[in-house]
Amino acid sequence: MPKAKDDKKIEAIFGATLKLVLKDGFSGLRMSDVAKEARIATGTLYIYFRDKHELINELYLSLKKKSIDSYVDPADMNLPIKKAFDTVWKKYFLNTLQNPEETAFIEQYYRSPFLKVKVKEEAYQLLTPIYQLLERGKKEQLIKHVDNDLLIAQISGPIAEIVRMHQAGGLRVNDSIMKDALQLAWDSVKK
Amino acid sequence: MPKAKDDKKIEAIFGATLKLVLKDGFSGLRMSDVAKEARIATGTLYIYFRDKHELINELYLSLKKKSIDSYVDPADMNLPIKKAFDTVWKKYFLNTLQNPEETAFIEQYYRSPFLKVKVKEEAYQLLTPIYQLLERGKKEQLIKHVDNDLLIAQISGPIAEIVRMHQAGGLRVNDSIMKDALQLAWDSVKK
DNA sequence: AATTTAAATGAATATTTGTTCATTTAAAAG
DNA sequence: CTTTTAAATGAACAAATATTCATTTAAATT
Repeated sequence: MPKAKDDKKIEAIFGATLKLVLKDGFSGLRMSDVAKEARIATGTLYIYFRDKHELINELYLSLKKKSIDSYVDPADMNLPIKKAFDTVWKKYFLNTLQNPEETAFIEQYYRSPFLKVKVKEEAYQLLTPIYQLLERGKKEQLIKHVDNDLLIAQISGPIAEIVRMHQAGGLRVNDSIMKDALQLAWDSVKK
Repeated sequence: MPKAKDDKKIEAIFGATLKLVLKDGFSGLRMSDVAKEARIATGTLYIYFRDKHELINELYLSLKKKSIDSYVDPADMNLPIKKAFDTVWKKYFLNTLQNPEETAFIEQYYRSPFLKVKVKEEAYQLLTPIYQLLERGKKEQLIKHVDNDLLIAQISGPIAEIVRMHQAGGLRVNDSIMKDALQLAWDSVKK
C-alpha cells in the first residue's frame, strides 16, 4: 500500500483557506497561497479537492455544520422557553464572536459565484430544531405570533452586526454589552 | 473642442458594475464584462476610472452617499422620538429593500481587498444625526440607556437579514411583515 | 529487500483577466 | 471646410493565477 491520504492535511487546507479569506477577502483567494499557507505543494491541493469550486463548497459545508452543532443542541430544546432562548442565544453569540473567520467566509460565500444552492439548502436543514422551539414559544404565549423568519432575522441580524462592529474595532464586546444585547433581543421577540 | 465626457456614461458604468456584482459576486467582477454591460469599449473604462480599484471605491462612495441621503433627513430629527424612529426606520427599510444591489455591493466591499479605510470613514461621518437622535431618545427616557452602536446594530441588523431572506426567496416582504418588523424593532430599543 | 501503489512535489503550462496603445471618430473652433 | 482635440475603440499585451504532469517519495505488502 502507498501512504494514505492525511485527514490532518484537509484540516490544514481548510484552515489556510479560512485564514486567507479573513485577511484578503474572497476575491483575493489564490490556490498557490492556500498551498503555501497549508505547507503543502500546489499540486497536492488537487489530490484532495478537484478544483477551487470544490474546495470552497466543501469548506462551507464543514464550517456550517460545525457552527450549527455548536449552538443547536437537541437537549436545550426541552428547557422552558426563556431558559432555552437564553441558552441558544448565548451559544450562538459566542460562536459568532469567537469564529469571525467562519462568519466572514459564509457571508461571502452567499454572494459568490461559487455558491451551490443544493449545498446551501443541505446546511439549512439542520436549523429545524430552532424553528420548532419558536413554534412552542408561540403556543405557550411567550413569543409574538409573527413569521418565524422575522423572529430569526431579529435574533441573528443584530448578532452579526455587533460582531462586525467588534471586528472593525468600533464596539468592544464584554459581558455587559452581551447582557444588554440579550435583553434587547428578548424584548424584541417576547409577547 | 473634442466631444465631451459623458455623465450618463459614468452612470452606465456604475450600473453595470452593480448589476454584475449582484449576479456573480465581487470575486467574479471583470472589467471587460463591465464594459460590455455598459455598452462601451474596455479601453473607455480607463478614461473614466484609473483602474479597477478606483472604479470600485468611487462606486462605493456614490452608493453610500445616495443611500444615507435617502434615510437621513435633518428635518426628521426634530420630530417626537417615536415618530422620528418610525420615519427613519421605514425609509431605511424601504431603501434597503429597493436597492439590494447597493447593499450587496457595500457588504462585499467591506470584506474586499479594495476597501480604503479613509473612504469608508468619510461615508460614516454622514450618520451623525442618527446618533444624535438616539441620544435625545435616552434623555427623554424613551430609549434604553445602552451603547449607541448596540442600538444601531439592533435596528439595522434585522433589516439587512430580512432583505437577504427576501432576496433569497425565503421570506416575502409585504406591508404586514413590515409592520411586524417595525414593532419588533421598537419593542427592542424602547425603555 | 524488492516491489507496488498512491501521495506529494513544484516547475511548466494554460487560461483568465487587468491594462495599454495605435488608430478612429466626433464635436467644436477658426 | 479644415483643423484641432479629446473621447472612443478593441485588438494586443502583460500579469496574475488555476491547473496539470513528469518525477520523486514513503508506506505497506510480498
